[in-house]
Amino acid sequence: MVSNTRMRFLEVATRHFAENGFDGASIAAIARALGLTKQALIHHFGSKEKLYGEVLQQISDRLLSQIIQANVGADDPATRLEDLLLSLHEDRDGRADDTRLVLRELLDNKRRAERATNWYLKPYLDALTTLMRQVPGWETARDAEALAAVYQIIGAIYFFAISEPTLVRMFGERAYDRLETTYPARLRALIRACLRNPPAAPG
Amino acid sequence: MVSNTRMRFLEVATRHFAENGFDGASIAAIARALGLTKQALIHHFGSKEKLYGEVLQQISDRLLSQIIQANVGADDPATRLEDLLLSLHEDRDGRADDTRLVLRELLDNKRRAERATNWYLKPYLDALTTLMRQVPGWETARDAEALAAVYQIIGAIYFFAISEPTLVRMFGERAYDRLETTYPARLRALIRACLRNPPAAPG
DNA sequence: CACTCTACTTACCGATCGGTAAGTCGTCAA
DNA sequence: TTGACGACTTACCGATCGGTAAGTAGAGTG
Repeated sequence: MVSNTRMRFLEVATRHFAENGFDGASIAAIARALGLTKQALIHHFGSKEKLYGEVLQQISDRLLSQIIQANVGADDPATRLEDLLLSLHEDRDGRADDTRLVLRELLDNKRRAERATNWYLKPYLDALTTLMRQVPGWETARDAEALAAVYQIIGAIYFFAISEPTLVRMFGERAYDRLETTYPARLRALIRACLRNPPAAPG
Repeated sequence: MVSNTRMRFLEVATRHFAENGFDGASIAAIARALGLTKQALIHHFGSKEKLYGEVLQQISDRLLSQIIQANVGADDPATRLEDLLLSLHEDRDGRADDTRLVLRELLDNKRRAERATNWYLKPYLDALTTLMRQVPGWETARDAEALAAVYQIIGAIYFFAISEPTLVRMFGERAYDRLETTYPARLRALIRACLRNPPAAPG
């Protein structure tokens, strides 16, 4: 059985890393949020770096399982992918910390790349491009074409997702609500336009 | 005359903040990169926070001036905006640090929001939505509609821009080159699809 | 009862953080 | 010649960082 304390550590750590980044988060503060000392954290995870790795792994697992779930859904591949991408946008409140942390990891990667050994996002991107290639017209698309298309859409989704606090402050709560209301429709149009526009067949 | 040392400090600080974030960057390291001590930095800027503020202000100015330059270009509003957005993508190597720092600022904003007084990105976003509303069909679009459209596109651009190191590591240099080659064409298609699809006239 | 294991604790370490205080040194003006 | 000023320096501060060492308390096992 997996320790309950461990799980609670991972939960709190995800939030702290997401909000403050790897450097900004302190293991003492994470432990304090659970009423424990940082040495309890060290006892369970060995080091801050290893804790961070487990947090990323958990996020990676969540992302992938979301795709697998969506893949079971019936319908044709195009609407299936469209629904998945839109649910990525709609679920952003529940996954806010995950999204922030993924973005932070992309930003920190330049510095961390030397030490990094595991590419937590690769299975996720691979799964998305696989789904993309099931859409009519995209079957023969090169890797680069499918990845580019996927990347633009999740870029639009992720960028919006992390901007909420800033947009609310900039334009006010009501303006943000209106923006939030119009966004899904525009996003759907964007996805459809993208799917309807496959690359020319190679060769 | 503005001190040369000051400018060099701002340059180096931009790079350090972009790569390591506010917490990850240290004023001692920034000063050391110039062969000076951190007290020299404090002498010029007063505090780390103020240095960071000036770095953001400089980026904000650069972003805005890029729009102003593009706005002078002739042509019709649609291609003018299209060219501007594409140049945003094409120039990403030269502005890599700026982009990374803007993303970091969005991520940190939740924590910094209490203290923050200046919304560095607002003039930039306002300028972009203004350009958007000069495009035929968009003249009467609500703020939220124009902002949503702009946001999706710069989301796709920014997300890709910060991903280079990760993508290269994940898929290899050659695969990234192919991705980089196909991206602008897909981006152009995305922008056109977006501009050609204005919201229904309000009221 | 003795032993071990897990889950923590207190006490401490050296390093580094941002920032202050008090100079030093060269330039330029009166 | 003096005095002020800008551009730095060395020396230092308390706080906090991640991590180590050496325990302690409680449960389970023989």
